[in-house]
Amino acid sequence: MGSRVTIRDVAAVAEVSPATVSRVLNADERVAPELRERVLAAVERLGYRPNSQARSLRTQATRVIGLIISDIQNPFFTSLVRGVEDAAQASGYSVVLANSDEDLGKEQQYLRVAAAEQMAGVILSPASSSRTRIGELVHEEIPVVTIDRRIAADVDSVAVDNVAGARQAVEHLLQTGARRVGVIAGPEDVSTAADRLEGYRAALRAAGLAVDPELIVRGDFRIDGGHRAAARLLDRPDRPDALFAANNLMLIGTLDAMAERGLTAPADLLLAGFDEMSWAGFAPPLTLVEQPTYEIGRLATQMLLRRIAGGTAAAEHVVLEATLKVRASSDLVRRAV
Amino acid sequence: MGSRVTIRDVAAVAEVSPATVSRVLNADERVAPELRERVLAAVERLGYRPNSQARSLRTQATRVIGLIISDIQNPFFTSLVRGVEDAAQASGYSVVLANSDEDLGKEQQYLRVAAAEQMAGVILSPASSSRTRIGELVHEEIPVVTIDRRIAADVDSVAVDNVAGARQAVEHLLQTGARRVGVIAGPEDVSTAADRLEGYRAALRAAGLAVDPELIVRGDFRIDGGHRAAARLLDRPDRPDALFAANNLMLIGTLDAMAERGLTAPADLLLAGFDEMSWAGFAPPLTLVEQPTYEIGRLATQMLLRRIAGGTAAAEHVVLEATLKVRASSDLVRRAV
DNA sequence: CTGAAAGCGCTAACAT
DNA sequence: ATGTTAGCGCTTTCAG
Repeated sequence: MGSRVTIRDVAAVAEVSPATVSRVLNADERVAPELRERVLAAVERLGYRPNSQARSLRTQATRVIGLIISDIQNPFFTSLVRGVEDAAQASGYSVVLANSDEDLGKEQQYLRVAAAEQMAGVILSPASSSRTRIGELVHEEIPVVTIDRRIAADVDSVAVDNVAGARQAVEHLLQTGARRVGVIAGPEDVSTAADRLEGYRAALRAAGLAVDPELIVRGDFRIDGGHRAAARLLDRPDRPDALFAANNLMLIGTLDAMAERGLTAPADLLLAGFDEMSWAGFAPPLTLVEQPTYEIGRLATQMLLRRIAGGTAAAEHVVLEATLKVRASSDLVRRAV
Repeated sequence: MGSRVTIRDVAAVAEVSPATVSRVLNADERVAPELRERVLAAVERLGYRPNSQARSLRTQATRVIGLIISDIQNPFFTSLVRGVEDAAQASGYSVVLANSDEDLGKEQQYLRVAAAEQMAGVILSPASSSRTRIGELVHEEIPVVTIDRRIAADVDSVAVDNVAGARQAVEHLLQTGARRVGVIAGPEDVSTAADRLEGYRAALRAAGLAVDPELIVRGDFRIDGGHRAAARLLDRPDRPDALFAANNLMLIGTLDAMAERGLTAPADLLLAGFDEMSWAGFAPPLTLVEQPTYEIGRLATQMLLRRIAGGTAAAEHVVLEATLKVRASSDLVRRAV
């Protein structure tokens, strides 16, 4: 098993030394055009493919970056993946993907794999802001960039302004007439969840409204959790007149819970969510805080590549803008038309 | 950058030879308990981690399997991933995931990466049954198992009986009273698409009905394509009284197109699809042909591991059962309740 | 500009 | 049972 034809075989056929073959393959300028020709021809003829293990062993550097995302089932992340892949590929890196499934144990295991495989760098959407451990990578001096979420450690990050995004959404609900806005918040130890909840609170405060803890219910950023959380809010005697779901999957769960109860937006209550959801096109047009997912992936990759290249500046935190897109689910006027 | 502490360092601290350290690490029995202790202690103390590149280079074998799926955005595949990961992990292999996005070029590139990285094996959901090329892997003697779809080449595969599944669904629609069943079929060069279309035809024939080519429209297994295809069928003067969507995402597109036209199932037409869709819970309960996705992944991995271990029997084709789950979208009786 | 030689970290013959 | 040695395939000094 394995790459039977080696650099020596190529060298033999081209009648040069292995060193020369290596130089040609690595775009080393100082090699006579004629030899280069011969080498290239031999490579072609033999179907030679460099053995990346050997190369990595020798150069002490792989050209693989690990991308560990917290929920592969969430389209938000899958869109991000493309940004990462494109940017990585443009620089000759390949990407390996892993799914931690919001599970700290799995996450730990993949981080260990990344360390063992000596990956060039890791882009991570951490399962927990306080309990994710990147010690193994730090130990191996493998740079890390977190995306979407931040962690306590001192590493680069790329994310949107979740506080502002959520605040915009809730302010919009209030302006449209809502008085009692319920929020389906995310897990306590995920930074985006905390930030979006903070934005919710800020909007209420700015409007001079009290924050009613009864209207804050936590989900798990998944459909089921969103469903349960929404159900609790919807079954209250004093039902909220608007709901803000802190991510896309929980918004699905919310729609689900509403459907069960024969409720629709905006007729029965106003509805807003976070993250793009074009894949649920058959749902009512939804008011959403949208993120530049592709861009997040692209930027994170560029930052990572800079670190890999040796950048040693202090940790950088890129914050992009999230934009509110008002649609029918929260728009009484548009609905009236 | 890199694992600074090597097997030599451990050997030095434990006062043994590198070979002994290697033996301990590889669970070689014949090493004195006392030395084993010393080695383990040294490993612990130094925080030693084996360099997998060096090991692979030496043993000419990696413990990584590549999983190339054709659409990471499709939950059908993401569920499969777990089956693969669990089975692989149980045997000490790690999985790297890649998304070909139904794009032959990307697929080719990932197959090349798998070959270059000397992966132990590859599980592939091919983008095309006729144009996917696994030559590079064959050349490196890297075993391949296809999942969900088959290819022309002589390789192991795991899939469900798509013909029977589709046939069941369409027969059910006919039994429920449909006379004109439209089908949103998949891409021409994907085996599942061909099989499901074949099942559709078989059901019509069995019922003594003619196959009307006007009622067969091809999509691309994606939401948009399903939407367009469904729109064409729905806008016909003689609108079908039932629709069968050949996969989950196209069923979403179909629901979307129906919603635009104010149509609902089963009131305006009967509806059935393929693949699980619990993530779209807020949609009407959908009649679906469901697949044992986790099991597909698990079995494919076991077959692959057997090949990796040196199995050289003829290509094996495992066919699992797909089961029809009748729900409200096609059930006039249940709806009447 | 090219080649010879050393060595990345590990394991597997081969010796002892 | 343990150590010595060679070498996986590649790149990179160092000579020439």
